[in-house]
Amino acid sequence: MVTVDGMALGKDYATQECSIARALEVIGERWTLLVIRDALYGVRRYNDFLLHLGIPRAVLAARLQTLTAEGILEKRRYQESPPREEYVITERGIALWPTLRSLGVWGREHFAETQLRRFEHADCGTELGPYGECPACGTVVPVPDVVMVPGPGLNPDPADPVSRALLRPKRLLEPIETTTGAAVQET
Amino acid sequence: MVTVDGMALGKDYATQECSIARALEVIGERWTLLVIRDALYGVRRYNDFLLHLGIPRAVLAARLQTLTAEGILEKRRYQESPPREEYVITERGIALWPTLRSLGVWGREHFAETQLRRFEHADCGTELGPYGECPACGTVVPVPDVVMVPGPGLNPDPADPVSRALLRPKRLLEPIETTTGAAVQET
DNA sequence: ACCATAGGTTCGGTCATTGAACCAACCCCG
DNA sequence: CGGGGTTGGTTCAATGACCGAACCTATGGT
Repeated sequence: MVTVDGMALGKDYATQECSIARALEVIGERWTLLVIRDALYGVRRYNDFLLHLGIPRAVLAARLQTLTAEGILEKRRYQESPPREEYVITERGIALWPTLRSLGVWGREHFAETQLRRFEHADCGTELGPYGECPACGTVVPVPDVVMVPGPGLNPDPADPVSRALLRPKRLLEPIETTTGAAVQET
Repeated sequence: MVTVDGMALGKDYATQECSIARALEVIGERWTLLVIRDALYGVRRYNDFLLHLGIPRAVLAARLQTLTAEGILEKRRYQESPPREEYVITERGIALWPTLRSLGVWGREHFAETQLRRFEHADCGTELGPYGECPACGTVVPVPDVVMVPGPGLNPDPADPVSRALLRPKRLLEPIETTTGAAVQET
C-alpha cells in the first residue's frame, strides 16, 4: 500500500469509515466547537470572539476560514466605509445545537459544576430537556426560540464586554450588542 | 491578574465558564471521541483499538490513561496468567452516547455520505431518531438495547479483524469477539 | 498629525502527534 | 530448553500545530 502522500498528520482520520469521524475532521480541532458555541450565542465579530475566547489571533483566523469554507459560518460585510466583516452561523452550524446541548449537559452532570446557564423554551419558559426538546410542549424547540438564561455561579462582573453582554437573558442567534468598549486591551 | 502560571497551552480552556468547555477539556483531544465510540461499539483491548483506529501507540496509551483517570473507561484485568488488561466503558462514558449519536447524524446529513451504519431499537426494530430515541415507542432507548446494523457503502472486506467483527449486526456495549487473527501486522 | 478601532498576518519558541523501533511478560511448540 | 508469537506497553527523533507578541492595513475621529 502507498499511504496516500500529502496530509499524513493533522485533521483527518484516514482509515475511518464513519460519519462521526467525518464530523470530527470538520469540527474536531481545538477551539472549533467553542467558536461555534459563541456563534450560536450571537457572537459575530472577530474581535468579540477574540475577547471572549482568549484564543490566539492566528488560530482564530484559521478557524474562521475553515468554518466558512465548510459552510458552517458565513462571512459578510456589515459595513462598507471602513470595511468590516462579521461571521454569521448558517443552517449547517445551527444544526450542531443538539450536539452542543448534549455535550454541555454531560459536562455539567459529570463534572459537578453549579449550573452556569439555563436554556428555556421562549414560548412557555420551560427548561429544555437534554437534547433541546421542551418537556412541556413535547417538541424539539427551534433554535431561535431558545432563551439562554445566565445562572448563579457565573462571574457577575467579567472583564470582557462579550461576557458582560451574555450576562442577561437572550435568545440564541440574536446578535450580542457589542458595547464597543476597548479593542483587545487586556490586563 | 496573574494568569496562573503552569499550563499555558494544552488541553484546558482557561478563561471559559462553560460546561461545554469543561467537557471539551476531557474529551476534546484528537482521537479521544473515536476511542469512546469504539468502546461503545464493544472494543475493549489495546490491540483492537490500535488495529481499528490506526492511532499511534503512544497516543493510544495516553488517551486510555486519561479516559481511565476521568472515569470514562475502567481498566481491568481479564486474565491473570499472562496478565491481560481490557478497557471497559463506564456509565459516565455511556452517557456520551446521545452526543456521539447527534454528531454522527450531523456528519452524515451535512457531508453527504451513504449511510454507513444504522441504529435500531432492539425491542421493535425501529430506526432511532437523531438523539437516540425510538420514534415508535416514544422513549429514549437505553444504550444496551441499541442494535448497530452495518449499511451498504461499508467496505465489505476490511483488512483488520475489528472492522470485520463490526460487519454484522450487534448490540452496543456487547464485546466484539476478537477472532485473534494476527497482532498488529500491517502491510 | 495623531490616536483609536477592526481585522488581520508574521514570526520564533514550545507543545503535541507521528511512525518506527524497542522492551517485557508470558505462553506454546518442538 | 530455545525460538517464536501474543499482548500491552515505552522511548525517541522528526514534524506539525498552537502559543503569545509584535507588526500591518485601512479607515475614522479630533
